[in-house]
Amino acid sequence: MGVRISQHARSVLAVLSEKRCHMTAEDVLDSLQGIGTATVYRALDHLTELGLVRRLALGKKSAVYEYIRDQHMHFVCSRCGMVHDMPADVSGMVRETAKCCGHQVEWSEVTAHGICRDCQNEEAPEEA
Amino acid sequence: MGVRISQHARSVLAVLSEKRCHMTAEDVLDSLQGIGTATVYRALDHLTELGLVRRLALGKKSAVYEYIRDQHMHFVCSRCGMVHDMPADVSGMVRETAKCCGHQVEWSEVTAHGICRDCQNEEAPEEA
DNA sequence: AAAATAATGAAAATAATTCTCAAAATGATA
DNA sequence: TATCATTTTGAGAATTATTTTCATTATTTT
Repeated sequence: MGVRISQHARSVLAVLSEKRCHMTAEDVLDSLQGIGTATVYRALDHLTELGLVRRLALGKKSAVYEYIRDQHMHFVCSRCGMVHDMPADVSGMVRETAKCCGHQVEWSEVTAHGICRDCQNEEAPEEA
Repeated sequence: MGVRISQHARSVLAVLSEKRCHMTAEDVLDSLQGIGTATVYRALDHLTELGLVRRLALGKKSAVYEYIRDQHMHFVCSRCGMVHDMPADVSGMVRETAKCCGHQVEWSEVTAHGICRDCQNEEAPEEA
């Protein structure tokens, strides 16, 4: 049988997959013409349930979604708000820790907050 | 001079500190009588800025706050929604990874999602 | 005590997300 | 293909969490 994914949901998936970045529902909506708000939210929900997309809680007002590719952590700049990916995989370590507590991990997310490289450079433009 | 913390903000801090758990603004509101909604939000903001409290993004609709104590990660059950603390400190590792990317970490959070111990036990009540 | 400053609460305003429901699209059946 | 059933859609209403406004009250300073 397999799972059915509607045309619009496929478009949403395509956008997330192509842009290779973190997008809010609104970002997706802006990238697709002629598709309703509710449909985008429904598609994102559906894709998340299917495990094709991940809904991240990065501490922003709105949720952000990303196409599931490799494992990485996120860095959110407290100054400019940019989100950067950082290559590193702690999922094994997290899974182990959880196992010790008796919990079974499906997926995990690591988010670091601080000042990103660009903002640091702006702070100290050039030294004397 | 020092920093000024209002009476109400101190009450909010006390609740978070005493309950030793993750609370939404509404939870805090319910724990304190005769204090307005806006005041609680303002207190939580203020305490967060002062670094006494942390605003966590656990993927729930509302933000949750916790009194900053030791370093630990969070486990959010996808079934019952309970949040469990797990002792483990990956902050050094996260800081190093970020440094390699040029970013400066202020704090980091690790959240695991899956089925918690209690829900697993409910699934398999007792074996034959 | 008078003046200046900061904190408060009630209610309105915002913003993100979800819900409702009738219409359109799709798929299955005869 | 015509018919019936199921799913998906979008417009807008409804919800929910959070923020803002603003007049009042409390606190500190002078």
